[in-house]
Amino acid sequence: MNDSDQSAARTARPKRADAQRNKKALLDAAAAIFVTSGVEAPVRDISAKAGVGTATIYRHFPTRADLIIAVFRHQIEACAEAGPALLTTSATPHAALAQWIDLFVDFLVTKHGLATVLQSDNAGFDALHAYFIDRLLPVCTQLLEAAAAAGEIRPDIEAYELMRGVGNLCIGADSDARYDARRLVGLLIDGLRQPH
Amino acid sequence: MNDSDQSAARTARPKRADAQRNKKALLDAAAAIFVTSGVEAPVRDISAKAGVGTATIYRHFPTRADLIIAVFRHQIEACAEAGPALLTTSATPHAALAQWIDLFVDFLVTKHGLATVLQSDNAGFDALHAYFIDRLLPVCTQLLEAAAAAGEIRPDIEAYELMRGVGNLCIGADSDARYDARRLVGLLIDGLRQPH
DNA sequence: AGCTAAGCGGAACGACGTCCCGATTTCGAC
DNA sequence: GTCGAAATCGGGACGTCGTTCCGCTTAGCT
Repeated sequence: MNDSDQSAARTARPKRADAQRNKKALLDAAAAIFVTSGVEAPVRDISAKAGVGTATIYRHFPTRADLIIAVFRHQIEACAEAGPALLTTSATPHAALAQWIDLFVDFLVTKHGLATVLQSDNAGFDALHAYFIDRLLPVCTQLLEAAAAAGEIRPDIEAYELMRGVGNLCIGADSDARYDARRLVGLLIDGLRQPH
Repeated sequence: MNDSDQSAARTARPKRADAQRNKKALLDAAAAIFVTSGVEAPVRDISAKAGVGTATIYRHFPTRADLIIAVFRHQIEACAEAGPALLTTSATPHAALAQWIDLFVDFLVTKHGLATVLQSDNAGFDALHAYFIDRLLPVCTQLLEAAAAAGEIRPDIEAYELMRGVGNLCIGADSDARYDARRLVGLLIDGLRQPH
């Protein structure tokens, strides 16, 4: 409902009303199903809940990644925007980094199965991977560089590697009471500190 | 070839010769396929390579976990036995822990897809999870307790959580040149150090 | 050699992702 | 209002995979 329906309308004919309705129904259905059954729920479940045929889901969201991105876009954007903000409000860059990573972890662990799918080398999820990288990697890089410039952390760690590691640590964090991803991520961020 | 064929022979009739042959063929085929296609390779690929029917694989290995365990049992045992040994040969318990974790990581990252499947909450892999816990958790606990007793690390970390975290960090470590699981695991072990 | 049951192979089934195609609906033009 | 082209739809069809079933084969004992 943001770019494709408005900016595209200037160059091409707008989508038909029923198509827009179906797209929204699919987004709502997917959001609901994702909460109960995780992001890997069968396509048929989602299309059934939305009251449309299975092909309709592919028409609006060619890959499952597109659907997942559409459902979570707002939250990912919020996370991206929180990065620079934290840098100005926190006592030190390392504190800002830690808080931002916390936000990221919170997002991942509350979305059933999202962390799993994010690391999957399944080709169908390439777009999801790419979107996260596009949107969050620059933010993480900025925080990391600020902390490195302040001499708080060792400078030899790449943002990509850190984010991937954090994402990995979040896998299965729901569904296992004995495993607290937040604590391990905290350890990892601690380990980042410059030994001085 | 270890217990089920000998100790079981005392109480029950030994397996037929062709059954033993097929079991070995399946193990060899699985080992080969796991290297090329990962541990999640289709059942049919494995049975085809072994020259047997698909049902035969289920007869010998009721779940995929059983097959994976059988293929890697020797290496897992070796890893388990290395723990106490490292404790006596290393300078400090923390060094022993770090070296042992290194062995564990090496094992995981060189077995295509094993780390992924190890964390999967898929019911079919319960036995694999259980086997790792059974065999390696006590070893890790011993190392962790020795390091904690020496005051080298914070005492509030569970072996289960650590192993799970390390396993998670190893996911997808092959197939991504920009991601070095070893380095992140090293960071995590560093973060474990007691702040003194 | 003959018997018996352990063991076998591959067809069959269900779940799933994906694609195709005839039917339906929308909406601008008149 | 109504009409027709184009957009869109629905659900059935197909391929893949895990798993199970069942009639046949064969090892191993007598």
